[in-house]
Amino acid sequence: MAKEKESESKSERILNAAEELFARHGYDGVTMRQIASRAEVDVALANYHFGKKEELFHAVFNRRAEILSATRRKVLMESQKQAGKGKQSLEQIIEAFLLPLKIAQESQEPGWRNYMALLAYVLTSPVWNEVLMPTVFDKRVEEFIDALKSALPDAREEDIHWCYHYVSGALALTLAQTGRIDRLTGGQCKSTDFDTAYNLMIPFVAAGFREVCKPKKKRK
Amino acid sequence: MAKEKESESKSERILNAAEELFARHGYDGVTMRQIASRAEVDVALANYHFGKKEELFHAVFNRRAEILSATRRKVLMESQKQAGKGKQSLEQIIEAFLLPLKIAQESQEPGWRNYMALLAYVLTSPVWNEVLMPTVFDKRVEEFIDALKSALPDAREEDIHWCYHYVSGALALTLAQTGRIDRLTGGQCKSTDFDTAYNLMIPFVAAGFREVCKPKKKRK
DNA sequence: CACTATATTCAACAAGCGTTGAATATACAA
DNA sequence: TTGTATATTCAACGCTTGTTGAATATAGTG
Repeated sequence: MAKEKESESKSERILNAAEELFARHGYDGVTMRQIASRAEVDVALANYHFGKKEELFHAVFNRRAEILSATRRKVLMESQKQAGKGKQSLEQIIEAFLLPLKIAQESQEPGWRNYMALLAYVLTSPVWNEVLMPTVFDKRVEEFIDALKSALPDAREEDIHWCYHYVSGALALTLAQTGRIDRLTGGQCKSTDFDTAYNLMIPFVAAGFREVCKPKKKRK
Repeated sequence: MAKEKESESKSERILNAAEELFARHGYDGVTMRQIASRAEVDVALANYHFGKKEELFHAVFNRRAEILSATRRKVLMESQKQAGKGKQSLEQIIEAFLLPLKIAQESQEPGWRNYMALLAYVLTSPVWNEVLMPTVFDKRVEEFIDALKSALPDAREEDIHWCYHYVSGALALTLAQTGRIDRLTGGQCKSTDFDTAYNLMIPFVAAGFREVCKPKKKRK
């Protein structure tokens, strides 16, 4: 047993164990000893490599955040190039934003699955959202909002932001993999089925954007 | 000072303090001593009234869950009556589902605001969702899914469930009041502005439902 | 008043927490 | 080999945690 564990360095094992546990139980629901135990490592080693518990949490979050952010940037750029002079379609922009779902679906690594749930935790936490989201993700969000403005030139800026907020929420609950949709449908739909979640979410939110951001008659 | 505190019983103060703290920091991020301190009450009193910490958490969650669930049932029923023989509109059904936003907006009580964030926490937590959501809320959800089926008779059941999932996510992030939309818009949009969140969300998700659930040509 | 049930306080328990400094093992260069 | 930096273990620290049982206060009843 523990074949795969051998192929990873101990510090990687710590990050992976922490990722899995933080994703499920949140920052305060996990102890350093639980992390060390799951990583099959001494308790003091996590402190040695990453410093305090909070710094370990940052390290876990940032590790894949930077990968994700860089990929998002690349995908949006390519989509813009591909569209050439013509406007990008709403669907193309949204596809790029929903990239986390595609990454989690295509990579078989359970690490990415765990990270998706961790991302959902940070997104929905009043405490951690403020601390962790701005540093890495805010620039990408601005780029996406700009792309949306170009695709919806007549829209009010606030409407776009609120729609973006709804998309972000739908995405977050999907990433969280709470298993609720499985329970409600008796297993017919699966929380882990990012593929379907992705394919249906694109037309859903595209239609929402078009409805809310369409030119209005009057608004008092 | 502490004028209002006097008008509440100590056990109410404990529930309110726990509600506020659990909503912001999660179950594990709050200690019994913090709750007691905020409620201006002895540490042992919370145990005396509510039992173990986990039982206190359940008490906090269930207190308003039952009110909310009952109101939801009533609103949906009335909306069905009002529609009479004709089908309910999608918008009417969604309005009823988004009731938590209206309650939080109309009641000035900060307690309801805190509870909204607690609800978001439970909705997005893989651990608590399974424990707390089924007992009170599942029956209401089934009723709503049924209403949606009537309004969208040609839709595939799975599509409806996935769309419901997106709505649930958008709602959850709104309830969470993370302050992210405030930061992204420089204060132009406000997390606490449930009124706008509600008014824009209805057309947004109604359009999404119609798009995803419209009769398809073919699907391989 | 006395009696009783409920409410509240107090002090303390054992267990678990994050973190650290010193001791030891390992890897690699000279 | 010896020397040195890095990696890992060990034992322990002071502190906080949830919870409890006994002591005390309060309220209501006869």
